[in-house]
Amino acid sequence: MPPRSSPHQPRKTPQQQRSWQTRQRILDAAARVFADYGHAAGTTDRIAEAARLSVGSVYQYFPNKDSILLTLALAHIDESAAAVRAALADIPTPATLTQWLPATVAAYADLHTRDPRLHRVLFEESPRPPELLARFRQAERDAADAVEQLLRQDPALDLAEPARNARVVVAVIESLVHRWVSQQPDDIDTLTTEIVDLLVAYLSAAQRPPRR
Amino acid sequence: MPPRSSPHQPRKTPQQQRSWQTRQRILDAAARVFADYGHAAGTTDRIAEAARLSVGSVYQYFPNKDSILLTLALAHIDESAAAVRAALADIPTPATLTQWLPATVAAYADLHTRDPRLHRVLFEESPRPPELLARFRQAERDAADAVEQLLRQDPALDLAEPARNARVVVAVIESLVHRWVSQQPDDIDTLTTEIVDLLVAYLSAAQRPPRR
DNA sequence: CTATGGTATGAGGAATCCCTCGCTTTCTGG
DNA sequence: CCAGAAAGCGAGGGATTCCTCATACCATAG
Repeated sequence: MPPRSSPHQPRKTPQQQRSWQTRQRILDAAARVFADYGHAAGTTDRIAEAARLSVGSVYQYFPNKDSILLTLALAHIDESAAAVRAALADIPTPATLTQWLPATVAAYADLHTRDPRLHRVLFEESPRPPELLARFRQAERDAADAVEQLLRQDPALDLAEPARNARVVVAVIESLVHRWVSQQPDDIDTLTTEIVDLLVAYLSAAQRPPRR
Repeated sequence: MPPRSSPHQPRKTPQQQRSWQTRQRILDAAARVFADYGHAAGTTDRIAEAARLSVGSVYQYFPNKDSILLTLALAHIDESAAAVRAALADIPTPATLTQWLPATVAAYADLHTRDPRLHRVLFEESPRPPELLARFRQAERDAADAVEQLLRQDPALDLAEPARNARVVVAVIESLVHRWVSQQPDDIDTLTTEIVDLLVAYLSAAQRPPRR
């Protein structure tokens, strides 16, 4: 397994629309193959076969194997952000903790439940190029900013350091959902409840000293 | 990379004590190599070279590459448990939350700070055989049991479901430390403080309704 | 219909990798 | 010092993998 050519850049820019479909076929096939075989055994040959194409065709759309992984991973990050945004869109503003927190956690958890094996391959087993890590952190910063806004909007909350608290909230949701994905002990509702309880307690305790 | 012989069982039982040292040399070398090159590029040839041995010798002590990984991973789990036990040993019983919680978190986090790259290779990048997962869960159950005892001992706490709370505590420590290991944003003290704050708030809120 | 260029093919080159096995060196007990 | 056993050696077999490239198909514009 020698050459490993230039980084992420489609080898061919689509001209006919057949091309766009083919690209999608490859990505869908790759997702299935990686989920089933893992990073190492997720061969480009196998991907081509699953997409009913020849290897050569695959390499007309992606410069190398890693770029397929990267594309898949970036797409997942975007989907996550979109899913959470969609969940929040259904909630009236200003929202209270008990409104938006369960909805957000549930949406995020649900998204990660779909294909845990693929998720593990994309974000744990495979090498994570700087570009992916950067996008990941950016997504987290965005999430933290959004959470901070929600925290500030809540009239029942009076936090001394909403920015820091928001980062903790995001970190907790993120890492507990991931942990749950890689080893499902309980059902998803239990998980959601536990995360919500944890964060509600945390945020309540983090308030400015009230009266007294 | 074809054959992948039988599972984890030393090919040769040590007779001379030179042998014991060699085995250690291999494990030490493997740890360095895996940390530096990752799972895929962490070649058995490279491990042999780092241990100043020939591949043949390596295969006299381990039946295959994966068994080296497994040995390293199991050792790490044992070390973790031992480190936490050691940290708790320094604390008088019965201990209050603010005594044992920071010490435990700090000990656990410290252990994982040593070699984050190796840790990632062992527990994320590499395939995790059922045996490893089983031991991992067992270690977590043990930890949860220990935490439950501590929670029950604390005179200031009166929890309705100490067992469940203990599992949450372990899960939070576990996953937040791991998250931190794979992307160090802040320093370790900040992390420890935040986890402790989080859990203290959680446990306070989880108490039986006190007086009123 | 034909020319142009986008799209698809798949055998095979080059690079590794895991592990074996016949052999040598080193140790130990008598 | 010697014989047998333990420990160590390392070239190479067999298996895979990633990716290229010369070739062929096919869609559309003119």
